[in-house]
Amino acid sequence: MNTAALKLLYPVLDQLPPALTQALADTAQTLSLPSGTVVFDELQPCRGFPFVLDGAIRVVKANANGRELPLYRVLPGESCIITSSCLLGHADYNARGTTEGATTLVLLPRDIFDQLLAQPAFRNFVFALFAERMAELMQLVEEVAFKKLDQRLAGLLLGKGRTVHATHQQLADELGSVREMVSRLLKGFAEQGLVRLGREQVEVLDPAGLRSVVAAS
Amino acid sequence: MNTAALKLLYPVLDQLPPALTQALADTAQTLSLPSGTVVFDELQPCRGFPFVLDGAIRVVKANANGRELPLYRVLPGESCIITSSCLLGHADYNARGTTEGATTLVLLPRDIFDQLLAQPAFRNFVFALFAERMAELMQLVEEVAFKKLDQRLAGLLLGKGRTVHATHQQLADELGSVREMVSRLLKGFAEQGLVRLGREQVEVLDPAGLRSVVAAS
DNA sequence: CTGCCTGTGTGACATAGGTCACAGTCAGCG
DNA sequence: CGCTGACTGTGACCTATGTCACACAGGCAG
Repeated sequence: MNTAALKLLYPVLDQLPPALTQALADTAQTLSLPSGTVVFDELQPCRGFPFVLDGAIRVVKANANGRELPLYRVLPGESCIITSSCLLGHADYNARGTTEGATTLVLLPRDIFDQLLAQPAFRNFVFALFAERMAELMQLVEEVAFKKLDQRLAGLLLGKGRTVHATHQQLADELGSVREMVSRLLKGFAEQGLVRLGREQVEVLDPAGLRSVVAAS
Repeated sequence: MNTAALKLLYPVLDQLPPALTQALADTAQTLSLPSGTVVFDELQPCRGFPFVLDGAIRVVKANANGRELPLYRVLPGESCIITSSCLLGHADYNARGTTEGATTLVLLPRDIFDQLLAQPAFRNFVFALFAERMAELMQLVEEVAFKKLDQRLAGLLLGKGRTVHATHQQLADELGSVREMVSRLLKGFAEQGLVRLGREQVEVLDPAGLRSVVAAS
């Protein structure tokens, strides 16, 4: 395997002893997956650690009825906290990961991952992102447990820039909710002058107003 | 400070170089706190890493209205994943920790924690518990996002043995809910013959039945 | 132009869960 | 014994959210 592209996105791999770099090149497999492929799923054993070269892995918690709650995304250069924790704890996956857009990833077998973890540089890389994602997960717990949907929707819009190009259905998916609710809430926002609505588009007119919606008790 | 008791509960500290053990003994402070003391809270900077010698730290997410959602407990010999992640990421706390019962803990200053992390043995200790707690947190996310209160209550009862000694209020607190709901649901369970109710006590009559409640879609 | 498909708007309704108010009940204590 | 305070039971009501059904609008293909 050619590790040049990999090392560009994951420079930490340049700090490894040559023997490990070689082992990595020998055993890691590169996968090119179409959008929507399930990379891992709940109750599956964890086969390896994914480096994302292109595209993204969308990690969600799914319930029986098919509704999904997005947890986070793994972008190129990042690491997957759930995979890390499963590999560390020798546990099965407890979430689902699917590709979002055509995605290229390098799958590092678990035994090589264990060896890499013995390297301080690699450990630091993994655990720095571990800490970062923890904060995001805590944020998510807070939102799901305490925030109303309008607050979460307002927050979502704020995180997407001036004009958001998405269908109501896509926004609902991001929130783990349904289209009708998003349509109604958006209409409410529009009536308050916070946004302007268009087909597959939401234009944020009053970011400060939206922020106050987010902050509302 | 006398580190004998500490090392009994945290044997990993015996595997450190003497210089670090000494630094730990010199700088760590032992705190004896009454029940209900706030050890850390949201938005506070993280001052150090707690080793729990006795009692427990109950870690919760709190919303503005005073309702709390329990995340996990730190028992003697364990580590606090949120503190770890805040120390690693140099971020502020995003949850609240309070003592549950009279609690003794040894607070390790953050710079010594950083030095300890350079030790493989200590890192392994921290990250092994890190991985374990992640699984619990994912479980929590699933419950809060998807499960109904009766399912969560049934699961809680199952996790507490044959007869549960607790007030409805205490059970409600564990679920982040309110007493009335717990009373009603318990009454429902009792009518189905799943439990027998008594003052400050719930006797589980039909664990299999409760499990099927948990599993219900 | 016609028909269709996707996205959106909307009303009626169901349900879960929280809030409020208050009535019983029980144990321990003066 | 009777009071008191903690615990429990219960009904009425409210709100947030989800479900179902269907109408409408606009763009694009045939």
